[in-house]
Amino acid sequence: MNEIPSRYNPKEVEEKWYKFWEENKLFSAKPTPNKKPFCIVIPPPNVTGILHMGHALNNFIQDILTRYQRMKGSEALWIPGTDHAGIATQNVVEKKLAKEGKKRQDLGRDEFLKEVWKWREEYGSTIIKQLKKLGASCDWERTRFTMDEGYSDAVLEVFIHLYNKGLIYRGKRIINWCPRCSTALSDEEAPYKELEGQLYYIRYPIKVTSHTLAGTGQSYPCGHRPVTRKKQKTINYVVVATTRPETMLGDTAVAVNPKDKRYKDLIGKTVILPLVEREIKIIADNFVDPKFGTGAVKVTPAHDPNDYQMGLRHNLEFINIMQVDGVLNSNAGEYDGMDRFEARQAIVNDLKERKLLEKIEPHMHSVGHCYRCSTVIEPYLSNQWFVKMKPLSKLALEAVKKGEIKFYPKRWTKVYLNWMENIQDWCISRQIWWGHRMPVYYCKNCYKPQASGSKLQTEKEKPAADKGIFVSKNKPEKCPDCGSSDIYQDEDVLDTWFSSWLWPFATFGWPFTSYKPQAASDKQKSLQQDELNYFYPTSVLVTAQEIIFFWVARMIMAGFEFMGKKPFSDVYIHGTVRDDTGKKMSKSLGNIIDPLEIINEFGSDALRFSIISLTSVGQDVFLSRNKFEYGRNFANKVWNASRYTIMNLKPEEINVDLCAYSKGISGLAEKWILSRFYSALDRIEKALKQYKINEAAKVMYEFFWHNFCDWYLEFSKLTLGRRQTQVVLYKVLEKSLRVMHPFLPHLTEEIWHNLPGTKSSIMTESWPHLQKQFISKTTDKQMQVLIDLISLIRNIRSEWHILEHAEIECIIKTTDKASKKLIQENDIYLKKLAKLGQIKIVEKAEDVSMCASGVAGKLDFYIPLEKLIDLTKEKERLSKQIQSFEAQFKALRERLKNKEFLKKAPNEVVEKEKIRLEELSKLIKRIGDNLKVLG
RNA sequence: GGGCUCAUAGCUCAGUUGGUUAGAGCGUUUCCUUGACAUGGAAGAGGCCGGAGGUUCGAGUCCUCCUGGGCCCACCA
Repeated sequence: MNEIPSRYNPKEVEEKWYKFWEENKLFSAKPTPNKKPFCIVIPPPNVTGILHMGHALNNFIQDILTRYQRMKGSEALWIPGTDHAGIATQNVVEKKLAKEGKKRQDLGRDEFLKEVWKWREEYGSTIIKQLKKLGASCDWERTRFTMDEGYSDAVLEVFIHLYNKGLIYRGKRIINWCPRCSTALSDEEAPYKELEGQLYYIRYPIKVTSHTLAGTGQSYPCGHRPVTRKKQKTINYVVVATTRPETMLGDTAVAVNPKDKRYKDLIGKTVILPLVEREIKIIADNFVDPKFGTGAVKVTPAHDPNDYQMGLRHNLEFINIMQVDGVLNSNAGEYDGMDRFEARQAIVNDLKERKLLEKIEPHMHSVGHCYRCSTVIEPYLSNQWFVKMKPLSKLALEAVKKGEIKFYPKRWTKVYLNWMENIQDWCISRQIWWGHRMPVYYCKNCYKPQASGSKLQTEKEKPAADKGIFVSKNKPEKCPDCGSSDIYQDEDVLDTWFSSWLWPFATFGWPFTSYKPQAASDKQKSLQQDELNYFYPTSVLVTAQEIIFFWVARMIMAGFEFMGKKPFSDVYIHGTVRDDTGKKMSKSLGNIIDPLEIINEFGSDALRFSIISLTSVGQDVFLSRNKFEYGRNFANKVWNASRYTIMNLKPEEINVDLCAYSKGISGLAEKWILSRFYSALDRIEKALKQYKINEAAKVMYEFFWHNFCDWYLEFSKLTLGRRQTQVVLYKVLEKSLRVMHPFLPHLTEEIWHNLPGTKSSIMTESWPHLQKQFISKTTDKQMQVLIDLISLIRNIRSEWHILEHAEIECIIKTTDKASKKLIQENDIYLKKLAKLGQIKIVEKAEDVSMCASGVAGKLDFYIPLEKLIDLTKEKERLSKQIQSFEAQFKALRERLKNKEFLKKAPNEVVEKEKIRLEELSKLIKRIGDNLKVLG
């Protein structure tokens, strides 16, 4: 056994076991009668992604749950995979092309997609390989990708299903537009950030008619003050406030609140839109808040969602002034061709020049940003496809309300319900190339696209009313309306989340009509269906709070709509990984701690154990490099305790059934460690049931380190020859390893193989059964007395500077029979661990002067000091010490009263001195007490 | 504007349904390289549990308010 190194080397151990695990396919699962299914689907990481701490945390939680269930006897399946991340992947490949000086348009759609697939072949499995490094026990053979043929089939199936049900419609709407990615985004993909912007007050001249206030000389309310130009002529203005002055080019009205007295007379009048010289009306609309800005609003129906609604209400013109890339178009007149921000500046300058800019105020406001490239999004009017969400949300709401789906921690239920109750339609079309192309076809002959701008399709209009437009998985040969074969497909692709929301069932091959000839065979099909029936609904979904709306909520809706059942029973929302200053870890901030680097330095298990222990349910976790020492040290401790045990085991004595043998266990230490083990096991299982994984890890840590290693291993050294010590040592270690396995998979596997009497992999072993009969409060209490006694004696040793090797005598005073017996039976432990020479048990106190003393349980104890230390010398030493400390104390106190010192010394120094002062006063007190003992 | 969350040792955090003396890791002080382990062992020091009220025999824990961090949603001309 000497070949086991004294230091745990994670690298070696990990490499050894990855091979073993993969070769033996220990992570596969299939429908098994009489076995409880347990299934988790991985939140599919972005295919362009690189492993970060968030992934690590997420996967560790899932892996611990999966391994635990597997050991508990469930048929545990964990399905891995990646999503195609439409925009992100396209961006990556476009960047690559840009280096070669090419644009995707140069290649054309088909060639570009070939490039993307090439990229995905090369780099798409990076993240999967990295997940393996974490020790994730996924069924790797089932790795899915949202763009796989079978999976794509599910996406198209779903689109067609919803379209035929009237839940998908196309409409011209204001959507979030990213000018850089040149595509529409859903509301969830355009997070708002607070920005310091500016509020521009612009004068819109009122068209002069005989009824205007011009020249009347009356006082003017705020907002339309006269400005004198040249001498005689007075012009009136309406002043509007805006943060995006460039959108004025698309204004088609000015709106005021109908109740606003200031503007009462102006409603219905006409103003001249500056720079463009367009005549637009002043309208009244309740939307306008009289308190904001000037109480008058410019209305740009094509570039603002609220203005768009006003445009509909007042039948205004919709003027689009921008191209898809954020550059102004010909509707912008002389600003045609300018970028939106460039145009903003130009317009502001021009307005200044014409004295039409009243003022500029700083203004905090939230602006939407693209969640992929952080570009400021533009509210943009365009033709997009939407999913009606209200009908889908009904069952998804009920299921959570009824508790059929539970959130952990509970508080997320409210967040979910709130979002679901106010759900908005989902914009699912994206103007990019990489993704599932819309299964929508148009007939060139009979489909007539709507004229843009004038007439707008509303949600109420049924898409089916359109002639020459149809949905189909494959390109139809002929138009079902007119028979023409001149057919073309919609250019847009579907939102990536429109495929991810099917993940819990599409990963099983649903709807089982794959294009692949071999998979289409009946046998394969029914096999997959069996699997789906067996594993669906899945058990728990583990994910981060950021994607509750993106993904979790939508999966629940999809589950009910397409499977008629919830997709999972529990949703575990873990916190966000942050750096130690509380900032979210992100590449752009440069505060990333790379999990692979940590694995390299500390080991995968150390990373896992540390991060899991630091994360309490739903709470954000703050990481810094040194925190991983926690897990590393524990792993090393486990390694060494196992090493000691293995070195001292006699394999021939340990092969017994613990329950059957239990009558042979009489030693207090043995009974105690079993009691501690099983009560820890109980707490661990309770914690895991509630997903309190950090607590389970903590209980394990405390038991193993502070009970098993600190005490039992020390006790065992004295009785290694006894059979019961051999059995208990072995059984407790062996069971502990099994319990620790989900938390330290690599390490426990390696030890398992070195442990006598074990076979195969620890992964396929069962979780220890809770044997409550071993838990005994009496035993715990008795042992606590011994432990306290030993600790107190050690304390006295340390305080009186009694030499390590000096054997000391101890007088124990007690009238309690049980305590007496306890000491008599376990004096071997006391003698060895507290280094006692003689133990004298008495019922009445003898002369106990010159004794250090203490109390443990129902017994008092005394240590005569005379023989151990030179009392006069000690007295002298203590007296000297106390004098010196008192002098220091006085000096320090004076110093701290000194105003000069307080003024000039840095705060830290003053604080330190104060602490020192307190320390000194306590030291003085303690030495004084000791002097009293000496008389 | 609506909602959530946090405040406990110098630092990072645990603390179950209210219940004896509030815990851990790191750091720190003293001692120890003892045949499992210095990535370790032994013994210490260190806390008005953010503030103010209230409920209770009893509050770190429950309620109300306040202060100060962090987050989410909605609106934002």
